[in-house]
Amino acid sequence: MARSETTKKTTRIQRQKTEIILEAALDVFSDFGFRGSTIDMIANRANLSKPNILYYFDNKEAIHITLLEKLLETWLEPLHEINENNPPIDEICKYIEQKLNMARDFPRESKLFANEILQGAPHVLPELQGSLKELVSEKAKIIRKWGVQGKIAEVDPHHLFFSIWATTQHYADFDIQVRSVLSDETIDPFDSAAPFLKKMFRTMLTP
Amino acid sequence: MARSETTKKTTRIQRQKTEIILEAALDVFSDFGFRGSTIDMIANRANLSKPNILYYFDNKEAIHITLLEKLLETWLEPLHEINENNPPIDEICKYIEQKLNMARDFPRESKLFANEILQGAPHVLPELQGSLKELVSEKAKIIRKWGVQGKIAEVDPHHLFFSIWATTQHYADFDIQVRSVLSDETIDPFDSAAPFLKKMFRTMLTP
DNA sequence: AACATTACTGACCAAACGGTCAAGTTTTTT
DNA sequence: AAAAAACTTGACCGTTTGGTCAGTAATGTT
Repeated sequence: MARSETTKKTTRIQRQKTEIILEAALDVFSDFGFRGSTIDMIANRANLSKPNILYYFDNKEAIHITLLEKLLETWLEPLHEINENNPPIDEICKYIEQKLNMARDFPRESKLFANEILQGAPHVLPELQGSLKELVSEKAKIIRKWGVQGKIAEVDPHHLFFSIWATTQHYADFDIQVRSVLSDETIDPFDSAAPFLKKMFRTMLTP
Repeated sequence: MARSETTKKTTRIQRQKTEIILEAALDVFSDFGFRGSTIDMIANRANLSKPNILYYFDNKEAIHITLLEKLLETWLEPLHEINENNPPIDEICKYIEQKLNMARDFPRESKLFANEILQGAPHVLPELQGSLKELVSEKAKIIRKWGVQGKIAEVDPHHLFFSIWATTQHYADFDIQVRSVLSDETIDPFDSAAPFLKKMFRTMLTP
């Protein structure tokens, strides 16, 4: 067990160093994936020695899991906010905007997640089948109800979410491809992506 | 240099074995990523010894690059087929259907590609900036012209392609997440994805 | 059948990697 | 100021991994 977990109270240094380690690990993991990253790489990034890293975390996997758990919370936050009582299309567009902003502001988190899912979600499969599925199912009901009430066009709620996730995260995960294809044309892909996506989904959802 | 590359004529055995190796490597690479895969894993899958693998390929990277190059050709094929003279919306819907079918029938290839791009395209960056960019730019002109002529709604062609790629490949790359969220609801996600996506893009593109 | 070429493998090597530990340093507590 | 607790690290270990090589087996050629 990591030494820092044996004690009851977390010290100032513990909080600081774990934060530094997680920050460095996010850099490394998001760039090279779990297997492509080494504890030495994380140690170098964090300006700490390898044994020092392992003083705060049991092993490499523990760092990865800690990152994923923190990520999942913030990742699902915007979905929680969808409110049945607000104007439906505005509500969905707000969600799209939030997801796109997250892709822009937290690309490392997006890539970390994409890497994990691509490998078959070895560390977060239970969460996918549990809390994620439940939350999506709950929000799907709202979408379906809006459709029946004629407030939005009737669409399959699950595939609506999939397409929102796919299109927004694409700009973070496939960043290198997006920029290669656009290159000189645009300064920031996100600037032109926002109006495009909002228009696309608004058109589809308008009854 | 790999022994098989030194000779002028490729023998029957060379063709057979390289095919077996590439098939096994696709299995392994798409499941574990480049760094997560070992030559031994490929060898086991292929029922060959490790040195035998290295008799046909210089090293691990060479196998990976060979796979990516073969992949890129077939991956871009459907985009080539977009024809200015056919009915615009049908033409784009056909492209969407082809991409979705590829995600269903060749999920390993899709994952291999996703993995490569996520890591910053270390092996195919030149192709992205070269042939891909050029092809997309060419087809973007057609989309733009269709828009000006009023045959389809005016949309940013690049972001249209991005959203088509993102939504279709999502079902292969994020397969585990899609199935976790749907689970009991549907038998095959692809069956319900096809009409959803076609409707979404058709709605957006109808003038 | 003799020869040449191609195909294959067990044994091995060096480097990389995850992780440990005893011994030291720093910080906190009393 | 001294004792206790927390923190840090150089050196080290066992395993994994990419890759080599000398020698052997199989295949093709004459």
